Amino acid sequence: MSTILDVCKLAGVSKATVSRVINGIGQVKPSTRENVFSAMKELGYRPNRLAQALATNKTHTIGLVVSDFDGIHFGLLLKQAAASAEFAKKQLIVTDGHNDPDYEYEVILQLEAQCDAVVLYSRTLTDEHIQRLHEQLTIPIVVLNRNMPEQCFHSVSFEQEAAVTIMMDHLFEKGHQKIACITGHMGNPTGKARLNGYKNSLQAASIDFKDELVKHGVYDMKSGYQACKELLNEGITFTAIVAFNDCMALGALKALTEAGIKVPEQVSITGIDNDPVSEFFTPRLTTVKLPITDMTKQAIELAITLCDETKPTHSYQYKGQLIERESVASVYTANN
Amino acid sequence: MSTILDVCKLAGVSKATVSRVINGIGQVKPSTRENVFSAMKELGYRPNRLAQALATNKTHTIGLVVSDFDGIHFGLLLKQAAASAEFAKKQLIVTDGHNDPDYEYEVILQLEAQCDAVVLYSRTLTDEHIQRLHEQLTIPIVVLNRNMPEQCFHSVSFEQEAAVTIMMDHLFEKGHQKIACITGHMGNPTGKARLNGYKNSLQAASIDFKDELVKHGVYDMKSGYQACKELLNEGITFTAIVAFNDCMALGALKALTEAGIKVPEQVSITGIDNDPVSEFFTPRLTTVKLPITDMTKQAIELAITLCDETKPTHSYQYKGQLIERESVASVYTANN
DNA sequence: CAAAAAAAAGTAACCGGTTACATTGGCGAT
DNA sequence: ATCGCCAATGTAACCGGTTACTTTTTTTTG
Repeated sequence: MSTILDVCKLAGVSKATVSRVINGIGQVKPSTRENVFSAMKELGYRPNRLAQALATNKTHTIGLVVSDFDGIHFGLLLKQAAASAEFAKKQLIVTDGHNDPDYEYEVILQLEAQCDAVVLYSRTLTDEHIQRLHEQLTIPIVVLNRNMPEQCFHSVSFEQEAAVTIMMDHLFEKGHQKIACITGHMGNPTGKARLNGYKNSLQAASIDFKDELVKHGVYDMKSGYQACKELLNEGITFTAIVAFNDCMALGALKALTEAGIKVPEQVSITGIDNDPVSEFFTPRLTTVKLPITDMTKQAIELAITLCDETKPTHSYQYKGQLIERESVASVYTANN
Repeated sequence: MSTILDVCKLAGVSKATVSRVINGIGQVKPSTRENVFSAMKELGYRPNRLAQALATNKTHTIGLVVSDFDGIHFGLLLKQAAASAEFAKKQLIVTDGHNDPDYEYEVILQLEAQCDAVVLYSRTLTDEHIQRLHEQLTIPIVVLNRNMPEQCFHSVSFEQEAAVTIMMDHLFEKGHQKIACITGHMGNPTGKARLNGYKNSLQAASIDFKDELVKHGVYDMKSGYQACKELLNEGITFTAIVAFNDCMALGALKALTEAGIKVPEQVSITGIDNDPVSEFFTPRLTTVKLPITDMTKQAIELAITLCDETKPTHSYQYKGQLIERESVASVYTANN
C-alpha cells in the first residue's frame, strides 16, 4: 500500500500539500493539485484512516454494540443503523458482547479510540455497568431500547410496560379473563417492566394474578414452544396467551397446533415486536409494534450529532402500537 | 483519556519501559513493573489501539463484509463469526455494502488499513470486482459462500447446484413430476447454479423444462408469497414447489394456505438453508441444510490464520444435506 | 576487586497522516 | 526599484504508540 510519501515523491511536493489536496482545504495551485491527483491515481493511493484518525482525533465512525448477534430486532436494527450511518458518511462498526456483561463492558472500552460515539443496545449490562461506562468514556453513549433510571443519558427507549398493557386491554375487550403469560429474561429492566404491565393490567381489571399462568422464556421460538407445552401439560385453563415477543408467541402457536388446539378459536395468542415473520404464520399474529427502525434511526442520528457537538442529554421515548391480525378471537364468539 | 505519557510521568519511566510492561516483552525489573501497573490502574489507562495498529501494522481485527444486513444467513453467520473471532482474541468488524456493488467495493478498500484480513460474503459483487480487489488489497481475502471461477482465492463455498439436485431427487422419489421453481436473484452465481441444478435434474429425469413453472423471487418471504400467487393465478398445475431458500418456501406456504390448498397433501414445498424458523411453521419445512455455521467458522479461522502467515490458496467446499420434515408428501398418497 | 556479561532503562526514529507556522515568490501599488 | 501583500508551498511538531539501538546499572565471574 502506498503512503502519502510515495505521492509526495511522485508529485514532487511536500506532505502538507498532498494533505491539502486530499482534504480540499487551504490554497493549492490548480496545476499542482492536478499533479497530486494524478500521482494519487497512478499509485492507487488511499489515505490510511488509522493515521488520519490518530492525527485528528476524529474517526468518523460510530460504534454499535449489541449484547448478542442473535438479538431479537437484530436484522432491522442493523439495517437501519447501516443506512443512517452511510447517509451521514460515517463508518459503522458493529460488535457483540457474547451475552457476557464483562466481555461487553471490555468491548465498549476498547471502542473508545476507534469511534466518535457509541450506540448501546444491551440486554446484559446492568444499569451500574452503563453508569460506569458513562463516567469512564470520553466519547458519548446513546442507550437504545432501555429505560435508564436517571436522566443523565442520551437514550432512545420504548414504553415497555405500556406495550403489554395495550395488549391486555385488547384481550379484555375481546372478553378474555384467563390470560397466560410467557415472559422473557427476568434479569433485565425490559422483562420486569413488561411483567409489571401484565400484573397491573390484571389488577386494573380486578382479576387475580395467578402464578401458574406465568412461564418464563428467553425470547426465542423454542422457549415459547416449551413454555406453552408446560402450560398445557399442567392442565391449566386459559383462553389467551400474552407472549413478551413475537418469536415466543409463534413458538407457542406451534405447541398449540401440535396439541390440536385451534388458534384463535380455542386460544388466542399475542406477541410484541411486529417481527416481519409474524405475518407469514397462519393465523397471522396480532402484536404490538415496536418501532425498532425508527428508534434505531433516532439513536444513530443522535450519536452522529454528538460526534461534532456536545448536547444536553436527550431522551426519546416511543410507544407501542396495536397491530390486529387474526390470532385473537373474541371469547364470546369462541363459546357460541 | 490518558496516554502512555501520563503513565510515564506517574511511574517515572520512559515510554519504552511502559510499552514493555504493556506488552509483557523485554526485561523489566519487577518493582518497576509494579509501579507501571499501578500507574496504569490509577489513570484507568488503556492503550490506544489505533496508535498500536499504526506502529505495528497489525490491527488484530478481522473485517467481515456482507452485501446487506438482512442477508439470509445473517444471524447465524454473525454469531459464529463473532464467536470464532473472540476465541482467537481478534476484534471483528462487520460492515455491509447496502446491496450496492460500488459502495461495497469502496467499503472493502477502506477496510484495508483497519483489518489484517477480510471475509467477504457478497451477493452483489461480480467476480471481476472480487478479482480486482484481490489484486489491489495487500491483506488477504477469504470469499465465503461463493464459488470463484479460478483457484486463486481462499474460499469456503457450498455446492449450490447439488443442493437443488438433492431436493429434486427427493421429490422425484416421492413421485413428483410437475415441479415448480421459485428462484432467487439471477444476477449472481448462486442463483444461476441453483437454476442449473433444477434444469439438469429435470433433464436427467427426462422431464421437459417449462418456463411457466419458474418464478423469480429475491430470497425473502414476500417474494416467495408473490411468486406462488402468480403460479396459482396463472392456473398452472404442479404438485411440488422447489424454492431456492426457506424464506421463499415459507412465503409460498402462506400463499397456498390462503388459497385453501393443503400442504403437503395437495402440494409439497421445499426450501434450502434450514433456517431456524422453518421448524416452527406448520407443516415443518423439508429443506436442504446449508451448514452456514460450519462454513463461517472455517472462513473466519482461515482468515485468522492468514493474518500471521501466508498460505497457498485454499478452498473448502461444503455439501448440502437433506432434512426431511413434513412439507413433502408422496404424490401417490396424495392421489389415493 | 576489576572486567565481562546480563539486566534494566532510556533515546530517538518510525508508523502515516494533520496542521500551525515559516518561507518563498510573484504581482500591483507607489 | 521598493515595499507590501497574498497565494503557494514547505518545515517540523504532533497524534500515541513500538522498537532497534544505546547507555546505564547490576550481577557474575575469574
